[in-house]
Amino acid sequence: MAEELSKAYNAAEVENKIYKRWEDSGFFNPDNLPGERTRVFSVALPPPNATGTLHLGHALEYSLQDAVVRYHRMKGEKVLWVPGTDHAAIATNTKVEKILIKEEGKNRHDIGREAFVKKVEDFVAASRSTMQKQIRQIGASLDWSREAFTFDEPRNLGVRTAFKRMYDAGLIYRGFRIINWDPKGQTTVSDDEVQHKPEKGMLYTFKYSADFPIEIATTRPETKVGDTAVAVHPDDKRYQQYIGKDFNVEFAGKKLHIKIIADDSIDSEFGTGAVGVTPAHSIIDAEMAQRHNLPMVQVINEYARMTDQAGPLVAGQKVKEARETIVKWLNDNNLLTKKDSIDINISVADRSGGIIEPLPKLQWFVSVNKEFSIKQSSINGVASGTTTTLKDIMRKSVENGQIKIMPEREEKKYFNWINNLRDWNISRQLWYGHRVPVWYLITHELGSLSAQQAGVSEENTYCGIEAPKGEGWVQDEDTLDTWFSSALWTFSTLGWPDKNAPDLKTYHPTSFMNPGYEILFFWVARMILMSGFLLGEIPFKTVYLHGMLRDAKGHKFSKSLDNGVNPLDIINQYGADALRMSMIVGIGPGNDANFDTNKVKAYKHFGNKVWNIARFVLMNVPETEPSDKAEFTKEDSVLIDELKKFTEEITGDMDNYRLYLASEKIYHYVWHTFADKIIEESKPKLVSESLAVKASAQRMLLEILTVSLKLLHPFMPFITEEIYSKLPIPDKQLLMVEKWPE
RNA sequence: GCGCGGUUAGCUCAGUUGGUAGAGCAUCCGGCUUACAUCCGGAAGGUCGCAGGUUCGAGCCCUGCACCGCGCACCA
Repeated sequence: MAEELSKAYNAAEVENKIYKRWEDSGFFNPDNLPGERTRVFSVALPPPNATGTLHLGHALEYSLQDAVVRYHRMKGEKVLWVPGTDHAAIATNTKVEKILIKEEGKNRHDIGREAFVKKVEDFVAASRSTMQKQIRQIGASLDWSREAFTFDEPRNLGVRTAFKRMYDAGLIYRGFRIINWDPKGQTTVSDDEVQHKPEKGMLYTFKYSADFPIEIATTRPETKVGDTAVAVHPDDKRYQQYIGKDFNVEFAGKKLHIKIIADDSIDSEFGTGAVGVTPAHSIIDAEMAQRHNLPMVQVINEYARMTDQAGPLVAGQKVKEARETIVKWLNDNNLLTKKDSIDINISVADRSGGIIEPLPKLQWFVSVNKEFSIKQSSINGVASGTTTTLKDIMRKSVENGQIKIMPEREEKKYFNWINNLRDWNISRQLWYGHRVPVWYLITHELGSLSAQQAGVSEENTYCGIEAPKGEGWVQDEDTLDTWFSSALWTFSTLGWPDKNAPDLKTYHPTSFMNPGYEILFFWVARMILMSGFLLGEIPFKTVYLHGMLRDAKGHKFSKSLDNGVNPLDIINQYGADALRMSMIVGIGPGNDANFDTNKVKAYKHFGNKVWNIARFVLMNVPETEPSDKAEFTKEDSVLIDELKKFTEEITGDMDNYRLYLASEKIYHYVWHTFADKIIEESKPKLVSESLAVKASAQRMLLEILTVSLKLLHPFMPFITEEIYSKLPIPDKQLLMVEKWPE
């Protein structure tokens, strides 16, 4: 009889020991993998934000990726899975500032840039080490020797290099534009970081003054002190006579010069069919202003207060107060004709929750429509040496099937996003993040102005990987959108910008990418953009988008509901294998799922079942003399044939990333075929008088157990590795590098 | 407004190319049977949202509708 196993499986005892054995083996690093490995399989871990600890959503993501990675490693491929952490500029900046305000009653401006950044760095260091531990406990077979951080030196060099190349190609430019300003976070945010919240609003219909001929309607009367035109539809009969005319009016104590313009974008049906155009505080109006050459008057500042330009009645007031003031003024002057309750969406910054104010500002942008010549490209449909755009690269990479997005429905969202995409605002007024690698030569007194505000000329602007030589250069104050550095992740982790880096040559494009669908635009699209521009290739071949995890009742996990679950508590109670299975079985690609500990419990029981199957087999096979030479009886060889067929089916599922099906099938086979039928029916054989029957059964059981462990290993790596180590098989290696059965 | 997803057993969800409905949990009955009571044997439970259509045959394909959820756009 073989080595005796304890009666019940104890995950806690086994898991740490096994992970250490894996890590000590060096096999997480593809350079150390045994055998000849020609096919490459590489994956970049979506780096978790350095904002704290991991939650169950991460467990889901890592369970899935580890299963994929382990499968390919067992298939004999050269497998690299790169770990890392995201500095998550805006999220971390916001989080640490919140803590600062709570604990010390100060914001980042109170303690200054240097002190604040130091605080963030300390916070990040602590988060990172916590998360590394957590990831190990899930069993993720990551190559820790290649661990990266989106804000370490090599990645910073990558960011500077990328910026410089895009700047030189004219794809990054500085422009005075209407941007999304977050008064709470005191920074701009990109269009994708703005969320729309439905709210009840008021639509006010009024005239600027008694002598103005047209009534307009607005939900934001306070912005109307910044109007420079009234727009109507060119075909609107009511207003034909006014088109092209100018009017001087006095509105709420502010003198306005209003031009009547005709623009196709106006809906004659809405309100009065006439729109007051506020170029400084609406992106749409700004576009109209550009078409009609209208001046721009900024009446709201960065603190969401009215500027001096807003006129004496409201100057200095908060936006909300100003609205009341203006409405009262309209009432007092008999100019308000209608008040209608209406549904509106207010724009909110997704990190801080601040109400977005569109403001004109000098910011850095990535131009998505500008043509450039691509020197070298392996993207189908974008030939080397031709002219293309970033939008075109993003579109073609997916359109031609080089990148496959799963589930397929997400492709539609992707294309829709590209079609509506505007230039990407990449500069932030945050302090934690990659600094914009641009310097300005200041030749005059700055006074209270920053170099950026001073609006230095182009000749006095330098963009470079390193700071320029000489006196008087001041670096741009802004930091970059966190997604700018994340967008480089698949190759910045492989040695780029050194284009001869061995890892880059071997492992890029990567094979598989597994983020949540909520970052399709933020991240997936931007990676395709950057990889396309900087390397002329796709960043990954398959994107498998997973869904969100909610609590058992279907609610989002959130601080306010206090329904968070620490994955480590679950692991301590049920084991990592059980948690992993519960995260994979039955959750189709891109589908949200509810987390229920009952499901985890069920797979803990399954683990115990597997354990006892092994116990039974080991009790019944000879310890030293493996029966691998025994002839199978007819009956047993049928079972082996069925196993082979089953294996092929599983392999097919694995190759097509149907892990949610594969795992369930294996579960079913192991429990309800192997244990319930095969083992039960083997019992008489094992006590058979016929030595041939007995030997066949022994060999058959060992064979099925071995194959089952292999099939199950990607999903439940710990218990399978532990059992495998006890099997009486010659020339064993670690199960993680054993050959996938055929 | 445009688009997407969901609606299957009491609950949470699977169902890969159309072929007599599956899992876990919960329920009921009976069992310590050469591993496992974290278990075994058995049972009950479904007009697969509604209405049409295609087909020899539809949970799966087509049309329409309803409800729930999501993305994007508009929001003067």
